[in-house]
Amino acid sequence: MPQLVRGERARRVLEAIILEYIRGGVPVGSRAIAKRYGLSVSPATIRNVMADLEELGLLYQPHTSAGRIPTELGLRVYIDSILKIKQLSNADRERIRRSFTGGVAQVEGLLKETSKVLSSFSKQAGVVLTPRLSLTVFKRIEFVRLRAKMVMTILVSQAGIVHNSIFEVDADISQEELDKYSRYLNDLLQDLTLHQVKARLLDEMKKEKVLFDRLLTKALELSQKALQENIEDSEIYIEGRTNLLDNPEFADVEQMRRIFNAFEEKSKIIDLLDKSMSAGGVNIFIGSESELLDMESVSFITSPYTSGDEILGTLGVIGPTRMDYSRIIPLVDYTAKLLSKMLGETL
Amino acid sequence: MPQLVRGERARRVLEAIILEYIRGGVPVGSRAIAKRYGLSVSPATIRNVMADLEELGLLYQPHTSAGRIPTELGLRVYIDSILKIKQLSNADRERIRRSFTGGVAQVEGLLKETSKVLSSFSKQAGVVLTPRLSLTVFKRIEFVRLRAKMVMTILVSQAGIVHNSIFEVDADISQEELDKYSRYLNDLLQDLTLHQVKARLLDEMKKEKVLFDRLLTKALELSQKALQENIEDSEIYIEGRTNLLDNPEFADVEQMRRIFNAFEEKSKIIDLLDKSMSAGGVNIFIGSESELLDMESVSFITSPYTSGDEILGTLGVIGPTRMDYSRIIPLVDYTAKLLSKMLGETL
DNA sequence: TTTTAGCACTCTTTAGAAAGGAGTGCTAAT
DNA sequence: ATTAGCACTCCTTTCTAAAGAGTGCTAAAA
Repeated sequence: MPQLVRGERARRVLEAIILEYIRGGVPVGSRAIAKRYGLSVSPATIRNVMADLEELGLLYQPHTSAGRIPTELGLRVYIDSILKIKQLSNADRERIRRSFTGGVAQVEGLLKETSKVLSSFSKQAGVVLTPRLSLTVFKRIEFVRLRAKMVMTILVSQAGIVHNSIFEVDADISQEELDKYSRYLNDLLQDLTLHQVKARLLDEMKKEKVLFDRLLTKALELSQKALQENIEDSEIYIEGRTNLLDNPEFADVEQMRRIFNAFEEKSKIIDLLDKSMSAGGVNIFIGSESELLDMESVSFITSPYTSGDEILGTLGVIGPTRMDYSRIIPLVDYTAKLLSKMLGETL
Repeated sequence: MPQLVRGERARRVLEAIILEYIRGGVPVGSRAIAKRYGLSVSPATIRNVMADLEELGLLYQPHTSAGRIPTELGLRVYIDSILKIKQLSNADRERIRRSFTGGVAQVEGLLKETSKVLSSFSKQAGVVLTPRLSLTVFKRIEFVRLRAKMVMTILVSQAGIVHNSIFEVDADISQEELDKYSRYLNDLLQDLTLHQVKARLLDEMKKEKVLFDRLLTKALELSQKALQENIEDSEIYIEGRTNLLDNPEFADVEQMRRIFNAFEEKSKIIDLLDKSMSAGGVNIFIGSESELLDMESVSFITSPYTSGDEILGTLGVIGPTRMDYSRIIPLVDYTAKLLSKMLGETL
């Protein structure tokens, strides 16, 4: 929509209002714009421009004698066709890199830390969607006999993600026998994605030689069970929730409750992050665009992260619609790349 | 302190005030007590008793013309020597039991679900402290070669708790060799607590035969590393945070922010739960008793849970000091026992 | 034709005053 | 020892008035 806002001046005014609004969080008036931004026109002129912008649906006036605040559409236009996204400075990158303490020796811990980094640099809430197991590459399976008839299955993926589940089985199985199962399966399933693994197991079970081999049947059954369990599910790590409390627009308790409820339910946020996983690069959802009903005034800035070639999950920042996009977009972008690198190399 | 409150009537009045305060959350006056509780005395008499109780430090008057609210000491006396804790009814137990969906096949998931159950039945926040690894009994160790020089260690405890960590090693080690390590270690360490495992490894490394066996040395080193990592740490699962928002005393944003900050930091809450782990049975921390500074007006009701003979962790409810102790104490007690049973039997 | 100064007008925010209410403490009578 | 009665205190609510911010419009200036 490059032509939606005609005229250089209109664009400058829109930008000025948004910047000012992001800074202060209160409706901004014509005087402030005329004074603080070098437009060298009078407030009256600004007011005329503002009236035009309001007619276009880009600005909104809480009441007759108030200044303007940008609408969601206004922010969208600003982000799409006015804001030019700068790269993060080297100093900033360095600081982000260093804020990973590096002592983390688990994928889970690394993701949690990433979420913390996002929140502390954005001063908003950071969020990381954990990899969906089904997308990861199979590395290893182990069975452990916990006690009579209770067996634990442990799945390890290429990227170092571990998943375990516990089952009751009909008849007791010795640890020695379980070890045989896992040796057989580890050979069979090498280098497949878990998605493919699932299919492979089904195929395998149909084969004749398997039908007559109790051992193999048992092994396949067990691993099937393990895979049925939530390999399609993801978790999210949300850090820095309380940062949101510092935003004046959430001072009112009712607003707050809604947001924190969404944080507790998680499923809606997971869906949103999930959706933005396939679309590459940085995604921005402004207010009601996220379709998390009753969550207008909240924006998401997200980006997928990868390990090697596979897209694993999404990370991002959750904040008020009036957050500092120009700072946070590059932050999210860089953090996603950094995490991808760490997952690919270090782990 | 059974004699602190002399006289049956004084005790009855204290109880009435506390019950009324728990219900309404506002200071309670003499009239309300005289009317609603069958004390068959006039408000004036009640007022005299109230004045006495205030002198004892059990009640407190926000301002001259307000009713009384109980002090922390008042609540303490009530809980210790007035409240008689009823068992949960069979119907309630049944409902709690049934609210575990049962589909959970992981310890982690079970604990999280327990936290949810606690929160939903108490209408406050539920919390579960995860087992400290060092207290659990060793069951199995596995090594997985993720890629050149990167090795993952997986520890499994008797109760079904899994812990993994990833290391870089000096020289590449083949999976076959790693398997040898784990076979050796699994034999060596059977049935020790991880605490003992640590000591055992040190002992073992000093033995002569080990010194000259590169394989064993390597194995011991690796497992050492795995054990150094946070086996003393715990996590907590807090669910139902937003329930706290419904309590009128937290309506003010500043209060709220403090509590949610504590939820984010976690360390203080972990310390508190940790402390109450050793003391058996239900523990109650009223307001500043918890020594979580700046958290007056918040109470904790906790109880340890076990698996077999070992105490694993603590669970509990976090709510305002004026929560319904008579309902929540038995709830926490029963839930702890139920979880212990599930951890001992089902898993 | 575009820009600007001027001004009346609208609506919100803040402060203060007044009224109402809840609950007490005390005194004197039961 | 208990209770009715009453003056008193302090909070809460409501109302009004004043102040302030910012607009839209008109008419003059560029």
